[in-house]
Amino acid sequence: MTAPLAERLIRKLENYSRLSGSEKDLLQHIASQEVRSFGARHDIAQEGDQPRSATLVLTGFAARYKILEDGRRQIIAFLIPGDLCELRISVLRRRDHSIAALVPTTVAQISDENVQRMMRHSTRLERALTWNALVDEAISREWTVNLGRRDALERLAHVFCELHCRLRAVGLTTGEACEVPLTQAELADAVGVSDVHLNRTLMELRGRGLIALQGKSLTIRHMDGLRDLALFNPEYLHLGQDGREFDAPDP
Amino acid sequence: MTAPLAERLIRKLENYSRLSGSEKDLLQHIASQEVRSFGARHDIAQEGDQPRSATLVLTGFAARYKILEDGRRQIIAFLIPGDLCELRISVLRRRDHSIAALVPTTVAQISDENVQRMMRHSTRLERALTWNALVDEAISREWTVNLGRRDALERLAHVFCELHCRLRAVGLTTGEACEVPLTQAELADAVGVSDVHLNRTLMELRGRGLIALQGKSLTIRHMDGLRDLALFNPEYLHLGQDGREFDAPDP
DNA sequence: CGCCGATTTGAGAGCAGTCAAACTGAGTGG
DNA sequence: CCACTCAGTTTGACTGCTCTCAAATCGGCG
Repeated sequence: MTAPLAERLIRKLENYSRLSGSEKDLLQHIASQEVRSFGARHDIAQEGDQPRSATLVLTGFAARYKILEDGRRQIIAFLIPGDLCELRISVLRRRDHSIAALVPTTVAQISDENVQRMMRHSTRLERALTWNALVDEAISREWTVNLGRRDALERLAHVFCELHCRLRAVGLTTGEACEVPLTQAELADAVGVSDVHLNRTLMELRGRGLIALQGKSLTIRHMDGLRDLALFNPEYLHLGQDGREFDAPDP
Repeated sequence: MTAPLAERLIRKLENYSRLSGSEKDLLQHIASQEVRSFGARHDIAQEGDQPRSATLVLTGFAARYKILEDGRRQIIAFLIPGDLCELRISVLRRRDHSIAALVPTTVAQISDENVQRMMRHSTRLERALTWNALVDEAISREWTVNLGRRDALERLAHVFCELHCRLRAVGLTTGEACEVPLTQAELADAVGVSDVHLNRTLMELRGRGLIALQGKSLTIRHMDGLRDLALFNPEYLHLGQDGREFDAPDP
């Protein structure tokens, strides 16, 4: 029996529609084919590389990022367990951005053939995987809004709201708490501010009693307040069972 | 004979690989099925709507945007003729953002069945359409970087570099000049600054002799200087014939 | 000519950046 | 067991980019 490597992915997809046993089995099987591990701060994929395959994050925490010529870095997305991305990237000749493991991270690399197998296994699975890709795009758009139209305090609050929602969707929260193994410098690169200012902003969120962040453990102390501050509207995460009409029948 | 409505799309896709006659015919046919016109400042699609179909911009200029509860607006992407987006959006129940025509704009709405027909017509066309979607995602990522890690002057320079490249890829430039029918307020919402500051930033670009923007006509006076200032690297647009090995044979 | 949206300019306030230094805590070696 | 190191966090002081509020100017159009 293979370990439940695809557990997080399955939990995530079931936020769209319930899957059948054979669909879950296929995901488990494919997730166990090519598993690779990366140490903290090591690149999982680099800008300029020839793209190979899709990537499924199994454990850990990673970030998509770009670096400007003069060294400024922007984190474009956080990748958490259950995130399955770049299903069709092999159409491109060169990657235009990098992915780094922020803590020790394991990923499953999925070949084009296995991507095809997933997409063709059933209409429901194809729809669920398409939903997954559309949500990633929606998250990217929301980050654009975040950086363009929110100030530092709102931006940081928004990132915490989003991470908590996404981690909950894959079963990685405990009530209002979750593990967010990011340094302040990494958060700063995600939120588009300097590390010094990020620290001050974090202190302000703490001072207002909205969050607690001790070590790597984030606790949201006052969810409504944090959401109001962030102008957070979770609709863009599409976690409302959009595909419920395609739910697999009870076994 | 149908009008060459899909001309811009075809030119764009041929930046990936040359298409065959039957592929172009199919695109022309599908682009002529459901053509709709929208006046300046009218929404083509609204947040909250149930998504219907894919959208191909035929003429005009549009923008994807989101508005925060308190009215702040962020433009997430510009849509220009030849842009084909949201191929699979009908998987979602509700739109998470809006699209507005910025000037009088015509679009072709493409049903799910016709999307399927395009994707199944040939491997080459499927790959070209996939490339098109991947480039849109890359643009979205670059905007995230733009807003997060460039200052106002660099951001505006970057937007102009990108627009010129994209317009050139669909045959809508004349040397270093192109039509950019945007108000300063719209540019401000794209670049994430206030309209007053956008004006000052624009004056600075003019003062440095990098661009001329009179009425709606943008001329890049000093491309190298503008690119250096913007830290613009066009790799993310993937205009380098990534799919040349799949080129259709000469007729 | 007068209107109105769009652009431009001015002035002052405030948010965020930079440079620097102090502090903390975990891990290392003497 | 303690000194030491090093990455990460915190704080201070000052600078500067960008915002807001306001008013003036421009340009197309009825």
